[in-house]
Amino acid sequence: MNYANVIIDISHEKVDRTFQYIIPEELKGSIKPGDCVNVPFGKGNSLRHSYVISISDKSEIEPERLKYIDSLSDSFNRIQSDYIKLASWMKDTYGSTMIAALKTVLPVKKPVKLKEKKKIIRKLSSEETASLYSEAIRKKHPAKARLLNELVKEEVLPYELVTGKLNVSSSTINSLFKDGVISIESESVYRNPVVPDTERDKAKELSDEQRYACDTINEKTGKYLLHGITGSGKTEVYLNIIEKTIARGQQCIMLIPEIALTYQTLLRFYKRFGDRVSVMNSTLSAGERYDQCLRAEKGDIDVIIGPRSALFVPFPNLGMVIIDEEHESTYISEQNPRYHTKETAEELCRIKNATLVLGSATPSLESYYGAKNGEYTLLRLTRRLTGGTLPDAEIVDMRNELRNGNRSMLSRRLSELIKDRLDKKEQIMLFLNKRGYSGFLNCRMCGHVIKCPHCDVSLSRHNDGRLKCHYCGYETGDVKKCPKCGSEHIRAFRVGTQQVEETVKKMFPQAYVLRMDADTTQEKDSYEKILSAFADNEADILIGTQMIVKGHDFPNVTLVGALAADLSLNDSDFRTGEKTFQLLAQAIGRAGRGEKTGLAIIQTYRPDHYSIIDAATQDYEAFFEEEISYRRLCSYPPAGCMVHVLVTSDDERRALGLATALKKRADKDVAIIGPAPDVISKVSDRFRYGIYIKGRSKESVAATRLKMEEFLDMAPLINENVTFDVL
DNA sequence: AGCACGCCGACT
DNA sequence: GTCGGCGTGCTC
Repeated sequence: MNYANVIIDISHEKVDRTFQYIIPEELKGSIKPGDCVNVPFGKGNSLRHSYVISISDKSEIEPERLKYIDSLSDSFNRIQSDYIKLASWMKDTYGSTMIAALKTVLPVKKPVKLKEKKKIIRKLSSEETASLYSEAIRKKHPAKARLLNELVKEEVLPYELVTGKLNVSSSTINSLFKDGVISIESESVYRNPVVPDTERDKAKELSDEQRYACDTINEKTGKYLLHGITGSGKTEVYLNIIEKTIARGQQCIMLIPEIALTYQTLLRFYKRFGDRVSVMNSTLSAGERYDQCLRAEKGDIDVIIGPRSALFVPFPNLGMVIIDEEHESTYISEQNPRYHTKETAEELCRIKNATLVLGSATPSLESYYGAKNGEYTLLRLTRRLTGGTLPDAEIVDMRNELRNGNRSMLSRRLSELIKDRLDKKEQIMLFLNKRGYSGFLNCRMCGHVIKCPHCDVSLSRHNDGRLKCHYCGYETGDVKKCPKCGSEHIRAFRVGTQQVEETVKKMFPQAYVLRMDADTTQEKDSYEKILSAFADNEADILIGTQMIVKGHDFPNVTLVGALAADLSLNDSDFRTGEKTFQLLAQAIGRAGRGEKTGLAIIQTYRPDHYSIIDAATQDYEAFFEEEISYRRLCSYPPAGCMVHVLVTSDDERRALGLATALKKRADKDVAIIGPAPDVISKVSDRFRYGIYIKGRSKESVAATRLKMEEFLDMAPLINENVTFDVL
């Protein structure tokens, strides 16, 4: 361990890579990733701040060219240093490269230009500049001329425009500066995000349960799981504990799934904290995100609300991270490194000695398991604030419907209730437990399904009549004839929200129906528009997929129907029971949020499955016990640890071959499942084979993964690609 | 970013 | 020829 890889002062794209330095004898052993060191850099060997990214014992270039680290610098930007430590942890945990980890953790270093927005200001009159311009032309000084020409027209030019678009180098600018033609000024300008001008809310009176939860969390830093049923007032608890954290002079990160990041939610925070709170969301431009980070770093804000990436907003004195709806799968990153927000937040809180609060009505098995093991302090909110009880839920066995000759998607019981609610002018939500992709094309004669020629997925027909592949973007015109048997009986197979909509409209022509799915929410804001239209009683029935059961409150909804409740049970992964339970519990929770009691109807072909029964009775505890014993039996997480290894290649034999070779690298204390073709066996002409590493402990699985990675470093790969996914 | 190197037109 | 601006490329 003689060498340190460092990044010179996080700023410029051209030096945005690691440089290697020799660790001097007296610093050996005391230098770790995340440390700040001073190093001699460039021709002049001027000392520069830099961050240690990693330590290694072999030099990457000729050792003669290496310089020595000058010294440790302890006072330098500790904020970023903490995030480099976090990146280093992510690299080890999720097996990404350090650079990829750094990029996620220091999300916006690109528009550094905005930091100190430098401007070039003309000191002379327009006429004088014009004459200097002609002189520059005469002297054949094109760079100077380009700049002067612009300066004749504009008195002030942004620095990056000059160095970028006009391609004028700093030496040219400097000489003009020395001649007194221009001055260079930098001002820090950043836009404030939209903070609505609303009255401030005062803290609400807390219920006993809320009071207890707040007091416990406020008492000492730690890890908490807030298990609160829908409508039990988790947000009020968040507001309270954030307030207390701010009062201690610390800042908070509030994570919310992107889909729940609605104006309605934000308003509650604005009303409480005014302009001390800010939002991060995906619609912000890179510059705006950067501004948010800068404001956080400078101490201009105390709370940031946003999706998972908001976890990396660099606060000077972070006191608390809250993860709302912690069970949501969107908290797992889809890009490399595929980090789990919860685990990463845990590590960040450990580094920063901050409190972590997870909140959910249906906690993930992992978190609840952690709470049972004493890793988390469990806090419960068991009562609805409106006083109303949880809605009743009835399970309808759809097999009976079929036996009784009802082939419709709606059971007789549900139809009756819909009619009743329509008469009472109450609202209804119909939830279809299935992604709403408009149908794939299917031949009625031979059963052939039209698939993407490059991927192992069916093409779906869009409203414009074109067939598209959701994986690679392949597009083709409509197919009229079956390519296999030539039959013209080819139809779009629709088991989606559209079909439900048609059925409902036919049965209840008097009802006003809204549909929300991937098709109807294509344009921006349509999502909010549909929901607020429904909230304003502009429709009687809202039909949709998962998206309708998250977040929004509809006080006038007294009936929720869950159609095809068990569809998600058929997925081929070990979390389907958990997903189904969570979705149903959420859907049921949508009913009766106002004064009127709600009722939920669960239609299913598997009325005896515990996920469905326990969701109907809203019995989380019972569900947890059943599910955890199943996970224990099979050593699935959280009872065991599992990593999915995906091998892709454009040559199927090589993909399988590499997967098999990887399997042989496994330690004895882990089990390997596979290799087998992935659920989607081909995407963009690349074949996909997967294996699972399953073990009792994280360490044993990580050890095997490391062996596989070492093997891959050595293996002569052609264009095979391997990704590791911690499940 | 900053610095050196090498190119090319301008001028003694 | 030489002087000096200007683009280019490199920095462990």
